[in-house]
Amino acid sequence: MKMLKIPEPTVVRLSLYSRFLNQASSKGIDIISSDEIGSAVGIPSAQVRKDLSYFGEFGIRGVGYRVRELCSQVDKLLCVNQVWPVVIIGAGHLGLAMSGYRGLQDRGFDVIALFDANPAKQGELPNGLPVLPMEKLAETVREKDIRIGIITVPSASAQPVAETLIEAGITAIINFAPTVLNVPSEVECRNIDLTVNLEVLSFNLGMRG
Amino acid sequence: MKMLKIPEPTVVRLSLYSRFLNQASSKGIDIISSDEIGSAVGIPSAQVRKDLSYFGEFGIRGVGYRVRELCSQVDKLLCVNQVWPVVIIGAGHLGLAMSGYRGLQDRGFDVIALFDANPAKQGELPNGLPVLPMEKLAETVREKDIRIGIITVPSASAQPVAETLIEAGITAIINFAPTVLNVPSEVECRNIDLTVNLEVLSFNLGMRG
DNA sequence: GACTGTGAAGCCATTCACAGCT
DNA sequence: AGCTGTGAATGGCTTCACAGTC
Repeated sequence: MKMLKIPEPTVVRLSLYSRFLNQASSKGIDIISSDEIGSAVGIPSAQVRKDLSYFGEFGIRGVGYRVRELCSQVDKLLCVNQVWPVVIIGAGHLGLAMSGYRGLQDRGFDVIALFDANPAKQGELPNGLPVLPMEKLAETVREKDIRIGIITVPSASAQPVAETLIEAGITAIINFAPTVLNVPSEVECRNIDLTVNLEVLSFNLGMRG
Repeated sequence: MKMLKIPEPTVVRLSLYSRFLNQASSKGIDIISSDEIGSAVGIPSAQVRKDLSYFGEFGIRGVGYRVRELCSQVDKLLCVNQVWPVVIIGAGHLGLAMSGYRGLQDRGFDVIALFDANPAKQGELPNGLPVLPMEKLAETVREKDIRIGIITVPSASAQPVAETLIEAGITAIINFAPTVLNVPSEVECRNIDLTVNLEVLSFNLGMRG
């Protein structure tokens, strides 16, 4: 085991393993093999073992992995054994959808508040979450020590919003706007771009016939 | 130029180039260099040229690329110079957000209808789109020759919904549910998984301090 | 016999660097 | 001089295959 410089694809798969292991764990499964994990998430078993081997030896040769143990180890690696407060910028359809998404809470991401520049959107949501004006952002981020921001504003406002977030102290961004954001290298930004995904499908459909 | 077997990362970037080129084109820019394209989408210029070179020679040595021409070439490669009808399964927050998303229409993806198993959700949306019962799916897909489906149902229903879609004739799926879908190899499925993305951020935040 | 952990090999994408045009 | 197109070099992820352990 060598540690340091983990391939990003490995981290992505770790998240898939974690989800599956949590399910298996709550089903009461005790022992599981790399082969079972792999086929559950659609990945070869050698890859599963290699991924885990970056971080240590979690299994028992000839036997497999103890589910509860592996599960908590992987969760610790991903830092999802803690609560991460997040803010959502943009209280449109998408922002509201995200704020009501149970999967976030379940995985330890806690939406503290939404923010929207439009006063008409501000107030309190049915689920109790506040929608605040952008002016309150820096204060909230500081007080709750928030690192993660989710951008769901229209494309044209995404870059200025990102800058406001970074100014406020955010260092990790999920961007749903169909734009490549320009951020300093110490800020990590991941784009979730529906259009790009559709166009990859479109390309591949075109390749066939 | 060798054609055949295009790396997927290349296709993803093609979509970014296309978006940028369309913007540049409507700004009236005539000529652009691989360097300008690259810095706009955050990619080295050599990569831009290599990506394009898989498909032909679109530029003029010593000069650059003619924007309008390159734009239409790239759009043709991505097959976004045509209209793709799509269906959305799940009329929850996320499905509604998608159905109202202007970016789809702009890029030639035409939402024909939403589908939802819950009769209370069925009817007509404010924007005029119908929300139909699942039973109407196969008929709609056949009549409108639809290839692409977007799944926005909860995780537990995603697999059966995917099967229904495939049964109905869909061959390309965008899946927003946090599950790995089991689909035959001739069906292409792309997952858009917020949780995974957040957990990659969480992992990287943990690596720092 | 079954399954993990891991060097080594293989494969694929990115980057380099330069010849070829304008 | 400036910029594209591309073979060659590099780097990195995945797959293989087998020694090690239970």
